Amino acid sequence: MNDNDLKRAGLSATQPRRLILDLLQQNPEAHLSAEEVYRRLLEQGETVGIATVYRVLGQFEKSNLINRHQFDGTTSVYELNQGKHHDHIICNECGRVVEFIDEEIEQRQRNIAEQQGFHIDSHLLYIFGHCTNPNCRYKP
Amino acid sequence: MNDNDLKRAGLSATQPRRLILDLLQQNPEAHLSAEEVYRRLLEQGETVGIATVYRVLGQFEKSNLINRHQFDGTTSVYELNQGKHHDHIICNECGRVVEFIDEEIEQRQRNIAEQQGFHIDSHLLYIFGHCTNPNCRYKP
DNA sequence: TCAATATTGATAATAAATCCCAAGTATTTT
DNA sequence: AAAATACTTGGGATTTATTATCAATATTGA
Repeated sequence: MNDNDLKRAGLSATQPRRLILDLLQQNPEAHLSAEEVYRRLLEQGETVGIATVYRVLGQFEKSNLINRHQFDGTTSVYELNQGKHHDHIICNECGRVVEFIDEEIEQRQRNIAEQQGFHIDSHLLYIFGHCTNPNCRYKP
Repeated sequence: MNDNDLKRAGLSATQPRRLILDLLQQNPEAHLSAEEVYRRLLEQGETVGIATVYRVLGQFEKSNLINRHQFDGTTSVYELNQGKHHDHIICNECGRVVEFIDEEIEQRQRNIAEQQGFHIDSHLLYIFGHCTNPNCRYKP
């Protein structure tokens, strides 16, 4: 049960919050939009208002239970925060998302920011391309 | 006159396109939203419909005359494409944007993509932080 | 358990961007 | 250069993702 995760985040354990966190914990690799979360709950026979889905995802993001990304310019997707920061490679054709982290890139960023007189709050690195996955719709 | 730039991009030389390209060429360092472009043209006494501004910016982006960015998740901004790729550091407080490029980071990205079986189309790196600019609203 | 407080969910509102289409402008043809 | 054709514009309606409102409901601490 994930009530403890909610408590730790300073959130009371309500049904919608339980369901949404559960769904994300069950799919730790997934990057789901609010609509997708809504639909999946419906499929499970659980009804949570779409407004609540947005609200709860926002709360989870604020308490660092999950991370928000915007791979395309229009829709936010959310994934479970598993502690380890990482960046993303996204296939423009099949949508596959691969996570990676590169300490050298992280270090260079810190250097650059310092050089420019900035203190880093966060960063965001997406690499877009075509993957060679056999399931990929893209045929080279 | 920038009619030639338009021709080269395969776009006929209409008044709105001239005005918008002019504005961006006059401010090569600026990152303007569609609304801002619209407002600045109004200030110049030129009226271009907002729908046209969006349309033309889209066309310019497609023909690589300009680049589109989304520093916050909600609004796109555009800047003149001056050929040289670069990344951005954005101050969360005062909105200042500094451009940089780091060959080491570029190289690491290529390595990582190859390792993961991707062919890179593009990438996007934003560093968000606080700047130490005296004009910055952020007081450390 | 019960009252105080927080949360939910249906719906309305918002904001950015796109679509539609009649009227206007640019380009090509003659 | 005028006529014919093709493309572009602009105003408003529309879409899409998300947020705000608020009465009804659920949660929690005493």
